[in-house]
Amino acid sequence: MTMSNTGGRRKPPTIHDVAREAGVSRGTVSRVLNGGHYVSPTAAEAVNTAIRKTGYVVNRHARSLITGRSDSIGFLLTEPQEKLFEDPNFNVLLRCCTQALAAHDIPLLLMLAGTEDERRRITRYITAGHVDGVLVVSSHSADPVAEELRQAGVPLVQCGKPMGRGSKVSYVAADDRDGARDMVRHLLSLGRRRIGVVTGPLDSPGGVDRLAGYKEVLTEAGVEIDERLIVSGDYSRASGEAGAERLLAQAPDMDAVFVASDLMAQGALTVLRRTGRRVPEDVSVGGFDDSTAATESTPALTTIRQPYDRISTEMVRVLLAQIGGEDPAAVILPTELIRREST
Amino acid sequence: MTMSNTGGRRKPPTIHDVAREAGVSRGTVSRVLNGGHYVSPTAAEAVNTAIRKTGYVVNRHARSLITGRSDSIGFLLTEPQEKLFEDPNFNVLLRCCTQALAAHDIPLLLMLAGTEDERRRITRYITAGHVDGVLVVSSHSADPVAEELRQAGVPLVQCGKPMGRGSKVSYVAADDRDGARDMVRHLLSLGRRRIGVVTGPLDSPGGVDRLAGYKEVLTEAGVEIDERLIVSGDYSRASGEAGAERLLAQAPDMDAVFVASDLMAQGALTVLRRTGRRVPEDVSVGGFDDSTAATESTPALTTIRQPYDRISTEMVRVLLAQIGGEDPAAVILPTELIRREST
DNA sequence: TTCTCTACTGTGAACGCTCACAGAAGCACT
DNA sequence: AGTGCTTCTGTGAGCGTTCACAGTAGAGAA
Repeated sequence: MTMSNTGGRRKPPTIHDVAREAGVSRGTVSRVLNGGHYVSPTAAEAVNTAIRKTGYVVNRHARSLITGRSDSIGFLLTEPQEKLFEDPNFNVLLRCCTQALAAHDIPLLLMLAGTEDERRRITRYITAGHVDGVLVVSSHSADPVAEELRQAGVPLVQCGKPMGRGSKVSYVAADDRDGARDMVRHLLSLGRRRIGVVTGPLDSPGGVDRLAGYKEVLTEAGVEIDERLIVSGDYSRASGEAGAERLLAQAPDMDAVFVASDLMAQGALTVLRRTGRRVPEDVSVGGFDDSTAATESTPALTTIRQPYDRISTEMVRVLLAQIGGEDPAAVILPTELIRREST
Repeated sequence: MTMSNTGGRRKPPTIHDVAREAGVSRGTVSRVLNGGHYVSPTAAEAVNTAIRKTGYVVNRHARSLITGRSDSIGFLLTEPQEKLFEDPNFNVLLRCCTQALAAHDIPLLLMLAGTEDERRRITRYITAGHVDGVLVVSSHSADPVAEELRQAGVPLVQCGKPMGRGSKVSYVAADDRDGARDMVRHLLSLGRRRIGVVTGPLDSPGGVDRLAGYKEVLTEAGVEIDERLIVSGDYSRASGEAGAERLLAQAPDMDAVFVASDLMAQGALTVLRRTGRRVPEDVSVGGFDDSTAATESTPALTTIRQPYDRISTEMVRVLLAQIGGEDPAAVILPTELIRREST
């Protein structure tokens, strides 16, 4: 490193400089760089030391111009912006995806499509080929942006099961139904029989599946399904409060409640405390996600862990595979019951 | 739009196609695109309709190759990853910066430099010129990565006042000292005299300034500074709990506490509740940040609002100016006292 | 008319890289 | 010695854009 830094940025070395330094041609350097075969060990050695000596880093723009790939991918959030604030899950997902991509030396472009304007601009940007693929996060899983991108042939993978029946779109999701089953079984094992549920949005497969798991286990156990014990929310804290209030009004004898997200469960806890119920003595509360909200609430939430780290790495894996020409794939990952103080 | 989408991606139109369609030359199209002068109204008109007709979007790689700019900027987080989780402020900052940049049609690359390895890779990436500038977020404000980038001549702007004395680095920060003064004045106005403080890290200007504001107002008011009422934390919830415990041990007669972050204040609230103090009757609690933590805690926190939206837009503005050749600049933004239930 | 100036337009070169192809060198087998 | 194969290397072309420069047309002044 003999670069005299005068404050301004110097012109970085090119593949030409490396070639000259190593006493080979551009072609050979390029082959070494791209892991191509047909390079003699001595040449490779010379090139590598030349790279180290010159501090060469490939100019991605020049490469992209010819390959047509951008070697970057987008992380697209199609929610209105507040989601990013409130939902701790997005953070984890974003972090894990960034890291998973970093391992492939691929930068992540953050794209927020809250307004209609932003949606248009981003769609344009993506379909122009400025990213090779897109990781899509949205809870209304019949997302119009995602659908448009898919039709334009942009490789993408969704987080969570999408709505469409047979549409060939990749996704990675936790096993919602099985997670719900585990939780309700757990509540039953504590001797609870009047088990309420605050579902997620029922226009999304996640919400539907968690409710299905709930009903399934109760039916198996011979406990009658009581519609007064079922209300639905939208995963937000506020809707958790509202849900709990409705449940208590409709079924004051409720002795447990399965809340389909930790955030909603937090809201429910607030309401239960306010109305004088002790948790877990009077009412057991089970959440879903195992987000930071679960450990921060008092009492700490028993919940179903969604493996966001694995979800992220799988999303990245599936996306890269699809960019590489493979077919769309669906991945369902197992969940885990985490016992804490609220049950 | 007469593109027949067969699922695969078609070759996008180039500037050439637009030129042909409009009956002009590449040069003219380029001039229209880049807002250059010396274009006749009729030509500009023809080019614009041709762009609309062909659905042309500029190929940023080709442009970057020749201009040397990448027209993208990095958002660099030099904290270990957990920060991203816990601190609600990062979310707001990230969101606002993304949007501020989107307004300039500049994509944001998210860069997490938690480990030494990541740090090296990212430094390499940035100094290679793959981004035009960097928005840096870190609370240990004598950041080695930022310093290295600065020396390499990479335009960057830090969030928060940096440590170094006279180093010419851009930054945008809230007026920490003034915010602290407002809060302590507020506590005094409530009749409190035994006012404790849980500071931020004292190796960062933010932490130092907030403590300075605290001392200043007390001295002005003729209240003696009692070292037993001063403990320091690191902005995390856990350190807020620890801090509150130490304060109560050292000064059981404390009747108010200024906690230098909302997250720490949340921790402090937990401890106060546990030890039987009523908030705000027995002890008034003031936070700092006005993050989501402030409204979520019970009771809701009186706090000092940091204008993160303005901080973000200013960071972007200063960075773009610097990329445009202007000198580094420092911006200090005013804070605001937000009264809630905890005082 | 001729000259100059302004307003505009077209063209070749270049940015740094990869890709396809051609060629060289070494080896084995006729 | 010739042929064919494998392994390796160098070279020209071209990706889509911008930039500098040259050139044209028209208006106004001499």
